[in-house]
Amino acid sequence: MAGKANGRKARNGGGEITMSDIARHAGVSPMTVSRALSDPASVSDKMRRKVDAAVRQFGYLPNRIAGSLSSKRSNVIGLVVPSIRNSLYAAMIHAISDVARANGLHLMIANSGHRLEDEEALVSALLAQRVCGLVLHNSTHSKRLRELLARADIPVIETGNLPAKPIDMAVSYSNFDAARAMTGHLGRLGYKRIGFVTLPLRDNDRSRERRRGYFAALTELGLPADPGLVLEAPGGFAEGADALVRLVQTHPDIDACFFAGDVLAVGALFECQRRGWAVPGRIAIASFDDLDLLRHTVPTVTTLRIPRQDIGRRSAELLVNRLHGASPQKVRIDVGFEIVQREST
Amino acid sequence: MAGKANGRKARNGGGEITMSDIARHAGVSPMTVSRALSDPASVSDKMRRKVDAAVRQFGYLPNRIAGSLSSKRSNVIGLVVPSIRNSLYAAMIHAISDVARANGLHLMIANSGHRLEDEEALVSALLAQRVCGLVLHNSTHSKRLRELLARADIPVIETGNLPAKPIDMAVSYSNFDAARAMTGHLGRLGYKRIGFVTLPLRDNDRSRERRRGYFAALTELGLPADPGLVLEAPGGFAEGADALVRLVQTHPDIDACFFAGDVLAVGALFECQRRGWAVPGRIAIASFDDLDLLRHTVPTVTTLRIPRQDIGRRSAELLVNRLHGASPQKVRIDVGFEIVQREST
DNA sequence: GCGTTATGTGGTATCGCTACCAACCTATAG
DNA sequence: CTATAGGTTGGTAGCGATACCACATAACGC
Repeated sequence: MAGKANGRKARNGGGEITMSDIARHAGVSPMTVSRALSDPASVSDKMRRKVDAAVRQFGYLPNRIAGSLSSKRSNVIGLVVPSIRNSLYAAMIHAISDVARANGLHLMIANSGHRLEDEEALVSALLAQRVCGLVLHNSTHSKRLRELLARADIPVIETGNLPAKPIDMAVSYSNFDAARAMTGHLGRLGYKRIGFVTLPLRDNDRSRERRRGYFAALTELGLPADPGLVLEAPGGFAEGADALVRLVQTHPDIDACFFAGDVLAVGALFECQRRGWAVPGRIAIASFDDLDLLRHTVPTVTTLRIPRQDIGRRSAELLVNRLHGASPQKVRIDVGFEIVQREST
Repeated sequence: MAGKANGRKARNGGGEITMSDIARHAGVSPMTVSRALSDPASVSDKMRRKVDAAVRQFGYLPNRIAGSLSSKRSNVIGLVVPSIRNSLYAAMIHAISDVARANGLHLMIANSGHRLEDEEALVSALLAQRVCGLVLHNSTHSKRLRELLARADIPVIETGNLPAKPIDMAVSYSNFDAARAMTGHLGRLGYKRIGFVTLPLRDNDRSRERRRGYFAALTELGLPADPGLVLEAPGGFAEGADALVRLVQTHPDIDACFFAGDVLAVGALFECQRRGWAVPGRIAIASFDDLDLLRHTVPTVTTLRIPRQDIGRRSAELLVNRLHGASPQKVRIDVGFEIVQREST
């Protein structure tokens, strides 16, 4: 690592190769170099060849920071997810990443760790980086955050839920409808005492919507809503196992359990295997989100398929359209969900 | 979304709020605003209060693109992983993200999709964005890529393997040693016919190192190296199941199988459950990488624990140190690994 | 009292690129 | 042969911040 740039001294002397350098060596003006690189069709073949040769010779990489400042377009989109680690978000990020890359955009990813107060700070930081679009998973936002976004005047997509009043655009599914549909499905399969294990409810509209959907379905099924059948658990295999055991012990007549998180459901399933409880003979298990894993366990697990990749892809496509000049109209796309009936229910 | 910035016209008129605007309204010079924001201790209380008030009043967010151009520091680190979707990388990214955030750095993540030729393009793009540091998972690089990185003169960390000749710094473990240790472990447990299922070998030094480790251990154990006992499979539950079945059918005397990818191992385990093959009675199963899942399956699965989070954390810390001025010396950190003996072997 | 060091503040000159306008060249029509 | 249009090219003036220097003021020693 030679010649570290350490201050103004090095700026003029050993500074980076600039467009002017390339221009000088190619015998053209800097503007021609700029055009040859960003819109090759706008310069003549002769010029383009000269520029390309010089670019290759010096291994020139244009400075996009300068380009962004000048053009007021950063070509970076920001992403705030509750947890990079969760494979559900990973599937969405992957899809966004693919579409972004195909359109010459870069991704800046930030992790809110499910903390609402951090989201605001992260969005501020991304806006300071002048991202040209933003994807937020959360859809409960502080007032200040909404103001920030309004002032920033960039396209924003919410993906975690279908908010009643989206900030700008939303691509998601209804957590309420999904949980209601699955609970209803269990009821129609004949289960009478259906437990529900929810992920933490604090600062999490998705969790709350799912619980609301569960209760709505019970009412529709004409089943009593027993608060004792509802447990809150942080995500995790052990927590799912633990929740199931507690429900079975406190409510021996429980015949089905709906887990609002896939990992919880799998943890519970393994616990049943360990204890020799037949699934679905002793208790049926249903899950939320179609982890690949659920298709391979023994028994396979009934679940809700949420098209996470579609959410990512369509979000990115909407952003790209806007950046290409589409008129800024509120869009609210419901990607829907699907009940996948398998052996566990 | 009112007043979209559309070209030079809007630049002067309805343009963004700048430091000069804040300075004017606070009755100080732009430089004082700059200092009040980036190094509050360097200005007097009186000035800082005036600046803070104006900043709050206008909801001013400094333009970091301009800041980066001027200071030649982008405060963005680039990350190239084979797959965002894979939870192993996710754990590493998460750790990097945490350390980065604590140090005011942002993350730009790119997905190489295990394609070597894409890695070069992605690194170029990140360098054009003038990232101030780079983390690469892959450690087989094209000649042109190495040249690019040398010219860029920024800290680079490789995390996928411990290369003999790192570009700059490496934080990883030895895939060879790990695979060798696990194979040796199986041998010492008394298994005689040990199969090996590898992930794709093409363009993947990690996979090749693991296979090398497997063969080395067989030699040390005095067991014959039967190429028929080695299968290559793309990652996936079904692929793991399939590989196991094929090995058992072609080599009925096989008594253990080592999977170089965790998902493969779990797929195989489920297949055994389905077919009623006792694990480890009929066949023992060992895995690579300590997915949380492996601690909860029935039976639990013997595996190699690779400290993915540590890799991320230490990589980020090394980058941060360098950016804070640490001398650029080659560092090669071996985070090691650990054999986790469980019920499946 | 005056020189000397701290400390805080402002002015100026970039950073490397792109938008815009003006100038130029080559065709084609009249 | 001149006028007009179309297509390329170059010059200039920023984009919004920071580094560096210069300067003013306050604090200190002898």
